[in-house]
Amino acid sequence: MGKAKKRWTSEEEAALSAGVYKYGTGKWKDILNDHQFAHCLINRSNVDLKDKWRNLGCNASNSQGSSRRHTGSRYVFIFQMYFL
Amino acid sequence: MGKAKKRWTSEEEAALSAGVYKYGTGKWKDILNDHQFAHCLINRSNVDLKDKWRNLGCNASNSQGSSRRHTGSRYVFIFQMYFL
DNA sequence: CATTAGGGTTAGGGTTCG
DNA sequence: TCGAACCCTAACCCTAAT
Repeated sequence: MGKAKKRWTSEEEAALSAGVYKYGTGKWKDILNDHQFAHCLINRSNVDLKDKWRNLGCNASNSQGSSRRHTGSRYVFIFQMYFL
Repeated sequence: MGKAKKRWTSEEEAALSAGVYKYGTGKWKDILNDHQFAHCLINRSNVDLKDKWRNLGCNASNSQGSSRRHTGSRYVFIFQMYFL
């Protein structure tokens, strides 16, 4: 019995994306320690960030291989502005 | 980002064990410089040897945090596309 | 300057649960 | 049943002390 699963919100995902943009991938603790993102990710650990980034499929450069699948056809863009 | 993880092979572990048997623990550089083991451990550093020896035997526990800082003035828009 | 000891963090395979 | 969320821990990093 692990902890209860808590779905990621759009705000959390945006904070994670912004954090990766600022620090690069693999800097999960840095992102968490950044007061700019911390308040959004208060309930997430560095390992959670890593895991989420992985299953977001955001491998920055790797867009081929057809290993990515989306069953839906509609999409929406989320914007957020972050100071670096 | 750090180096890509490279799993230790049985041969590498054997070389490390033999090295410790010959020189004793804490003599990582000596082991690495020994031509008897060097060819097997060509991709490993003295620190790698120390870390591997640690989790091969004596198990310890850990978990703490650290901190870092950053201040800037630039900003960026983060875009995220969500499939529905 | 080079090396080690030990705590901290990440990467990736494995597991769980809605 | 499937996959997002979570777990396990070997492998790797940081750095004070020598």
